[in-house]
Amino acid sequence: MPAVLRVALPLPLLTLFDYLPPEAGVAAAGSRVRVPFGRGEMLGIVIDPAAEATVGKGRLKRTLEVLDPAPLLDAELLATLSWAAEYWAGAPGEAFANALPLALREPRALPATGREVWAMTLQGRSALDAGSRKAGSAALLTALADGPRAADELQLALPGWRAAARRLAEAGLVEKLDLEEVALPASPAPGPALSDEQSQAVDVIGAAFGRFQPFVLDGVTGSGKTEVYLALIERALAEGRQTLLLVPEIGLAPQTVRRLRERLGVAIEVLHSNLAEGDRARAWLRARNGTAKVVLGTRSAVFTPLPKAGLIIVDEEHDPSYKQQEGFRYHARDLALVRARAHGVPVVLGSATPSLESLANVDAGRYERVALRGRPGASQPTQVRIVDMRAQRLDHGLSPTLLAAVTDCIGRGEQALVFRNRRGYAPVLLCYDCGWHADCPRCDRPLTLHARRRRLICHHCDYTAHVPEACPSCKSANISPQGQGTERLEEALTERFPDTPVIRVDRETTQRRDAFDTLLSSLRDDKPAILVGTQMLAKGHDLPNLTLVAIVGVDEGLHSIDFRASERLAQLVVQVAGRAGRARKPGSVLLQTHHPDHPLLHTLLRSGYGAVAKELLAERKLIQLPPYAHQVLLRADAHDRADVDAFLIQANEAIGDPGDMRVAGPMPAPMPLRAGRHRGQLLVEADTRARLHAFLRPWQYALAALPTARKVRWSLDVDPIDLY
DNA sequence: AGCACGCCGACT
DNA sequence: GTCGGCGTGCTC
Repeated sequence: MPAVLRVALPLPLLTLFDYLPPEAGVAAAGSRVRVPFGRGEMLGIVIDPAAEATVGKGRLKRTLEVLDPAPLLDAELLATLSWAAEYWAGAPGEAFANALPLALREPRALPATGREVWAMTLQGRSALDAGSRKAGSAALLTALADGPRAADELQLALPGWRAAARRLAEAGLVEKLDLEEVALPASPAPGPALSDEQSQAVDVIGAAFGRFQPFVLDGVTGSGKTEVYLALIERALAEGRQTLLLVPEIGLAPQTVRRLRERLGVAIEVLHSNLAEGDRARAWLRARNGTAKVVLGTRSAVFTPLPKAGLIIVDEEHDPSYKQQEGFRYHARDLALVRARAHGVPVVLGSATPSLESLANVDAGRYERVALRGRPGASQPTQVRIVDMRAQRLDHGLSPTLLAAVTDCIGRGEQALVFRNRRGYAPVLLCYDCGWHADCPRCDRPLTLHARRRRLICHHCDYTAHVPEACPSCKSANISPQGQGTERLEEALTERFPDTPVIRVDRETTQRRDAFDTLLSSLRDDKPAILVGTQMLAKGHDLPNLTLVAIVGVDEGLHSIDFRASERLAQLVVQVAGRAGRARKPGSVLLQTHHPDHPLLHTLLRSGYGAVAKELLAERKLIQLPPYAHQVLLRADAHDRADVDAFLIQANEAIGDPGDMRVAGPMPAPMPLRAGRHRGQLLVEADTRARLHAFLRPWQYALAALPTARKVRWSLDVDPIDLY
């Protein structure tokens, strides 16, 4: 049997493909190769450069070209990706494709990794000295006076600088360069002195440099986790080592990047979904060749090569956006752990509200907990009060107590935040005469009324309808919106507080790129204002003059069927409450609810998140749920309900005797109809990870072979975090 | 996934 | 008599 290249191709197939070695060039494990596939061509990653062919010689085709003489993926990434594909029951080729920036999945040689840098010419210097240029041009010349600066740094410091750069370049005053490493003009800005607690945290984690050790950095909001990260990154830099810093999707504000750049005095590579693909690829390659010392990014940045890894940090580690929810369903936090172990470096999981998974790992002695309890600079602890809605007359869902608190707050010249996790005007449009309500025909769920856009919109599938004049069922004109969304609260508050700006922050008002930042920076001048918004407001963003947080309508989370709803609710309340009183002024939080006696709220308010987490963990242990059990969820959807049912019944039969595993279903998904497709699922649970994984692959092959599998869309979700 | 091959209905 | 529907099988 001839030696062949075993190649992973970007297909949702569990198989790898064998190819004869190329006519020219030598491929190594981790190299990209161009290969014939079917009647076309594809780009693949060499997994094994000297494998024994598994198919007959007649079927083997020859590798067309080796694109990377030196491997693009190093041994660590290759091993980690193979492990990840196995763990999350993914197709190996898809796992590998996920790890590469899009631009590197094209059959082209690697782009140069230099950065776009702008420098001032001699004439530019004279022009600056002469003061002959004005406005934007003068600002750009001033910015370049101390030396060349990278384009992305200029973008942060001088938005709109490109127009000036073009003008000045034409006049020969500035020039564009391509540099491998950029010396930064300013020396790093010193940060505030660390508190005793912070420096202790830095010492404890710093002592683990050079070996694998997970830490849970459990720091209340405002305790200064970021300062601890910065001090640790400085240490890693001093040792010439790379740091990978992961943040949740929404946390990556330009504000964060600017702070890191100013403080660390090295180029920060930023990897996020809005980045142009070419830039993304270059940043990735700079990490691979070791010139990038600090890599900051969202979920997919966990695949960045780190040849000189020193430290990995996962900020807000409880955040669900770390789990990919389609295709290859990996969890970036868990992958960060695996990579830290492979590199023998510490990994820091930071959060004010750590996930129950991580806390269970602390209990089991696998992770070390480092707590930050103080709030440097905050004079008083935040006061939290429950407002019983049942006893009060509501004005558009807002209680007199809440309105009085807002009045006081803006009267003191401070800012208030009204949090409601529902966008739109009202979640239901109801006929008072016959009980009809507007439903999405494709999802069987109520449509949300968007008053300003005069539309009914489905938040699950974006189906849109006109608002009827009269009830379509009984012709009554007595139809009216039920419940409140952020749009309605904005309207009610604007009417009530006509002299105070009311700023709404939700997906609708932040669609434009940078809109979120613009809205928030309008609040940074500390004038009184009322902020109304959703989830988006729950994290990041210091607003020093924000002293009141009013949480409206989180009651849905108290009675959800999803066993994770309680954990989510507690995290959300703590995160939102943490927006209040971050600076010297004391903050207060109002929690408006119909269930003032709910045990979860009581524990949370009386004893804090830690106590809630402890209770929830005890509960999970008792009824054998994650993290004390391990789950895989088989989802299926199709146009016809019958196809889904038939497939899931066969899938269930394919399990055979589940032995000590538990099987729930087949059952309808919590949303049995979505965007016109019927959905069902089957949940398999085992007490140990090994047990689950021993079962998983054979089952997956069996599922793929089922005749009914072709009539449905199906997927396996290992360690699902959402059951819908 | 993408693409071929293959066997049954309404059309120039 | 053909164009095209999507069921089935394969891709090294």
